[in-house]
Amino acid sequence: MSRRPMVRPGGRSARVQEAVHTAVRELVAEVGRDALTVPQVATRAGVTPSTVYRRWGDLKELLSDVAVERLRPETPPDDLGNLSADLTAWAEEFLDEMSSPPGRAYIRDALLGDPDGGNGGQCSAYAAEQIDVVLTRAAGRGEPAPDVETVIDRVVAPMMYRILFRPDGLTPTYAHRLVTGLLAAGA
Amino acid sequence: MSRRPMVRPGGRSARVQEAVHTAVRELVAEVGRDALTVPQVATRAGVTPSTVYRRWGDLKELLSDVAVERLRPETPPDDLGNLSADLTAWAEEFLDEMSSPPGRAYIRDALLGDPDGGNGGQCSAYAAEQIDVVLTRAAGRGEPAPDVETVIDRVVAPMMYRILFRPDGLTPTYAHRLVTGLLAAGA
DNA sequence: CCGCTAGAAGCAAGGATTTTGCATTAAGGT
DNA sequence: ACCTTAATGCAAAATCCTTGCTTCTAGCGG
Repeated sequence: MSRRPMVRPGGRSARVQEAVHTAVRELVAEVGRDALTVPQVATRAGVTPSTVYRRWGDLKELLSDVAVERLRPETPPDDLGNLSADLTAWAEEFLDEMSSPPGRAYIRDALLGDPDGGNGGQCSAYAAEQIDVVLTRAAGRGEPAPDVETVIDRVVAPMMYRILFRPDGLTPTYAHRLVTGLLAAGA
Repeated sequence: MSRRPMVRPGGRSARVQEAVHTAVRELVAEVGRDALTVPQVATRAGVTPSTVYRRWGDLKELLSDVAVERLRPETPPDDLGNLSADLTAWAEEFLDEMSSPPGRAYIRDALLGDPDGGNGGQCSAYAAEQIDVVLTRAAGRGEPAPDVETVIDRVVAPMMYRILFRPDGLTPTYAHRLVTGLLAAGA
């Protein structure tokens, strides 16, 4: 009954993963995602193409990996003193980042190369985590607050739906209106 | 000063498009989407691969085309006598179809091979059209009814978000709850 | 500290896919 | 009926993907 050396996150494998991810980001910026190929990435990363194919299986799975990493929030949401302001600010920033051309590209990539649905779930978990911070903070202040699932249904889902299906005409006002509509309903 | 014969929707082109679409549907059913290749489709359709590459550019764009066609509603929503019943029935059927494995595959295909966002917009337009029928009918009965955009935000978007990002645990009850929550808010 | 084991990467050949230039066909307009 | 031109067929060339085998190295036990 051995430990479980099934994976080797440290050492050479880690260096290769890092090099490949960096190569993807650089090349996407240089030649654009449509012109991106696996051999190109491999060469830039100083690796053979077969290594990339064996570890990621596919260009779209590799892009999905990179996309999920870039969609991870860097900082916790700002504390502006009350729930309405916190949620509005978070929603506006979320919409701004996600509706931009690179943001939409990352979302699509994350969904695209996603055999088991794990990457899409990860993106949703990131948003849920940020929202949970905001709501927990509000509860600590004694403010009435909806639960995370409700915020996802009422704020995140509408924004994401429009980003994916109707990318035109998205403004910060829309995010603000969603939050207002939710909180006005008597949380 | 010629008209503008920039496109030729009739005649041979139409036959080729039909043959290729049919070939895609048949082969997806036979060998599965992951094993699908452009040369395979071309052979089945009685066409050369270069024709497919020139017209669609890519396997995922072709799949996107086919997916949008299959996502078009076949019949108008049922008339059950009142808005709540109509909307609930429509939402439950929508969720059932879209959250099934083939439904999810079509949605993903439609979104992912979509350079200009036209196909995603088409899917959204289909849903909006169906909802409009339901709401117009309700207005004809004198019932108070929300507008289409509100139904999309409150019912369609949450379902679609969960289908794409969290495919587990979707039940007809969820669709029903969304509709109830919307109509209870005083339309 | 030293060897052992197995997962991960390199290499290269083979096969499949994608691209591209040129010839041919057939819509659609005059 | 003819002309123009988009669309297709054909085939060669380039590129990409797969795969069997070898080599390297991280992690582990002695």
